[in-house]
This record gives sequence, structure tokens and C-alpha cells, in this order.
Amino acid sequence: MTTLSEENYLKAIYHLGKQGSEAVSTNAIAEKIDSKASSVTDMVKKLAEKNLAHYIKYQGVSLTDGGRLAAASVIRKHRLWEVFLVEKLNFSWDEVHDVAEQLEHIKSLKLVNELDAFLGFPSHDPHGDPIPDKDGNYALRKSVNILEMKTGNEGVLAHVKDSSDMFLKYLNKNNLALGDAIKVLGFEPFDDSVTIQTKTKQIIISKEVAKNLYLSQ
Amino acid sequence: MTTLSEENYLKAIYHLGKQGSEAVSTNAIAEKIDSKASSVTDMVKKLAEKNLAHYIKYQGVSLTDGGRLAAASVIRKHRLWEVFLVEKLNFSWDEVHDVAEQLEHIKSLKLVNELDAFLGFPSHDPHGDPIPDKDGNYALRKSVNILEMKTGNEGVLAHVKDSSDMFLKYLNKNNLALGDAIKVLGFEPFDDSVTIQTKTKQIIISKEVAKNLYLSQ
DNA sequence: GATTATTTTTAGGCGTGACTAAAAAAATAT
DNA sequence: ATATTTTTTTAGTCACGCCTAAAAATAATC
Repeated sequence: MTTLSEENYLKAIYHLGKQGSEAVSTNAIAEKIDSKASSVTDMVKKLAEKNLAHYIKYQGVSLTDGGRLAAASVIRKHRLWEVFLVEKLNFSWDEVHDVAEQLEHIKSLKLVNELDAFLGFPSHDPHGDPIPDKDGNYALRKSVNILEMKTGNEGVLAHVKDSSDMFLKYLNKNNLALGDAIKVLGFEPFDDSVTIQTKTKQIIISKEVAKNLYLSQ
Repeated sequence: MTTLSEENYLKAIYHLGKQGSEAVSTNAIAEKIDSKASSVTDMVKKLAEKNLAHYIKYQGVSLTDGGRLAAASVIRKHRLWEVFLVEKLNFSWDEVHDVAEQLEHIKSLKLVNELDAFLGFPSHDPHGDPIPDKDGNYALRKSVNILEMKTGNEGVLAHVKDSSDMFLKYLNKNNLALGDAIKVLGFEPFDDSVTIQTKTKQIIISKEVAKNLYLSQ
């Protein structure tokens, strides 16, 4: 049985190193979960002992198959709860993160699977991130960053990279939501800003914003 | 902010001593939460420091107004989640307890209130226990224990005292559920068993079972 | 009312998960 | 290739929530 703290470490390693397959440094983990490298070293030893992580001193951490599955299970729960909060409880997508962060640690197989069914087996969460299945697998919806598209290209907003409150509020303010059709109208070479057509209006987005928007075609 | 452990103590004190108004012994609390009296003493000091409990050495513990409200808030969440699990996720009422025990500690006012609305503002949970409102108040549905009724009396199963898995499974097996109409057909003085008419059949229940069944008329 | 039994508290310890400061290893620069 | 900087680990602490064993207070009994 994994503790809340262990699960947060597993998640961090999973996200930092390509589903945990790549070795990541204790420092990177510390930064991700806002703690100190020395604390990470302690925990990582414990994860290795529990056969959830591979750990070689000074050479970083990756996940074992068991660790990867455990991490995927937590992420699955996180994303399912996000769907629930947005679709059933009138949360906006910039309000869900903190609550989902708590709900993801509830332990009950029946709960997750029934919730999944209740929500109609969603494939993606409200941020466009894929929801792993019971075995930790998920389909990658291929999407392209707006900056790699060409003038005239169209697509559907499929994924946002940054999930910070501030960014999500920016999108809300500009009436941009996942699933919205978007057309690229032009690029400004001077500052790399992009003019796009949304369903309601035409707006100019900065390079910083564009970096975070992914469209599927 | 209250910790998970503090919340469990508040709940125990609330349940043992008439919404926490009555002083209860550290021993009683220890038994309730399956720990030791010495551990309870420690925690109770902490609750008193946080102004959640009144505590006088050797004279038991009761709740302050703040403590009572905090306890009621946890109980409110517990019972709302039980309704959710039974009505939306196909849990049977003997499966909900462990999961609700985890969900009750999730912290988000919006979550509780939206859940409440989503469920249609239920007044009672699947065991017939009343759900406190935001201020910790609830209407008491007056119900009478079967052993205090007379032959020929009828009523609706409104509340069960024991919520153990074993007892709830017994009820399930005998096709008894909250809201069911029940008629008292007779009392057996020899062993205090009771013959009752349920919606499907006539059964004899032991004194032990009868003690736990409350009907509203 | 003194003695015994029970309840409750105190004292000291333990595992978890965090931290700071110092030491060790690895990476970088000269 | 050696010196310096950066990264990582180790050593030692600390708060939390629990425990056992011993001491103190209260309750029950004679």
C-alpha cells in the first residue's frame, strides 16, 4: 500500500521522465514537488526498497513497472475526478486542480471504476490530457503546437501545456476552451505573436501563450 | 486547518457525547477510534489548544462551538458522499462506509455544496442518518425502536443503529431497506424476538436485530 | 477513612516525512 | 590534469501521531 507522500513522488517521477522510464535527478524532483533534494533522496530509497523505483546513487531515479502502474493509477484518478468536477459539479477548469490533488489519493478500486462508468468512460480530462485505463495505458491524441502550424491552418484546441491557475484564467477570460475550433490567421515575426480566429472573435496571442496551445487537426 | 487525525477525534467526541456537548472519557474515545487512552490525552490537549475542545484533566472532553461545527462539517461530508456512492455509483449501503471515511476529509467548500446540490439536497444518508446543513444543524426525524412498539403498529424503516458490514449484509439478505413499510405482528416473551411483516414476507427477528431497527410512523 | 482497583496522565520512545548543514561525488573550467 | 563549482548524499534534528510502562488521580470496597 502506498502512502500519500509516496504517490506524490511517483507522480513527479512519472511526469518528469517520460512515464518514469527516463532517469531524473533528485534535484528535479525536489523542485517539482517543492521540497529539498535531501528529502527526495530519503524517499527515493524507500521507493526503491518497495520495488517501485530504480535508484543508483548519483545517477537519478526511474520507475519500475510497478511504480509506473502505481503512478498511472493516481493520474487516472486525478483526471477522472477533474472530469467529474467540471461536468457534474459546475467547477470551471481552473478550479479543479487543488481538489483533484486530494481526491486522487482515495483508495477504492470500485470507486474509480464506477466513477469512470458514471462519466461515460472519458478519454481526456478537461485540460485535454489523456486518462490512463486500468492498466496505465492511454491513447495519445496527436496534437501540434500552434507555433509549428502555418497561416490558414485550422484545428481543435486539444491540449494546454501549462495548467497554472493564471494561464487557465487567461483562457477563460478570452473565451477559449478545449474543443474549440481555432484558425491560424497569421504570424508576426517581430515578437512571434500569432493572430488566431476563435469561435467568437479574432485575437492576438503572445508567443508565451502560443507555446502552451496544442491543436489537433 | 484541521488534520485528518484531528477530524477523526472530533467526530468520535461528537458521536459519543450528544453532539459533543457531554463530557466523554479518554478511554471511551480510545475505544471508539481503536487507539490507546494515552494517545487520546495527547490529541485532546492539542484540540483544546486549538479551541476545538474543552478539556479538564481527569474530567473528560467536550466540544467547543467551533469543534462541534467542525465535527458536523465532517459528518455532513461523510453522509453526502454516502448518498453519492449509493445513488450515483451503484454502491450498496454496506459498501460505502470505508470509502466515505476517506472522502469526508477532502477540503473544499465548493465541492461539498455543489455535491449537495447535485444530489438534490438530501436530508438523510442511506442508513437513515440525518445530514447536517452548512451550519451543522439537522432536523431530527423522530423514530421509535421496534421493541417499544405494540403488536399491530406499522411504520417505515427510518434508521438503523448498527452500521457494521455484518448487520447491513443481514438486512440485505432479508430484503430489508430504509423506507420499507414494516408491520409488527407480535412479540415472543421467551427470547424477546419479534415477528414482522416486510413488503415481501413475514420474518422473525431476534432481539439483537430488533434493537437496531427504528421505525417512523 | 484507609485500602484496593480502576482510570487517566506523564515520561520516554518510535516511525514517517520533512528540514539544515556538512561531506562526498560528479561536472565544469582553467 | 588539477582546481573550482555544482550536485547529491549523509548526518543529525524536529514535529506529528502513535505506542508502552510507570506514576498519579479518582472511584470503589471494606
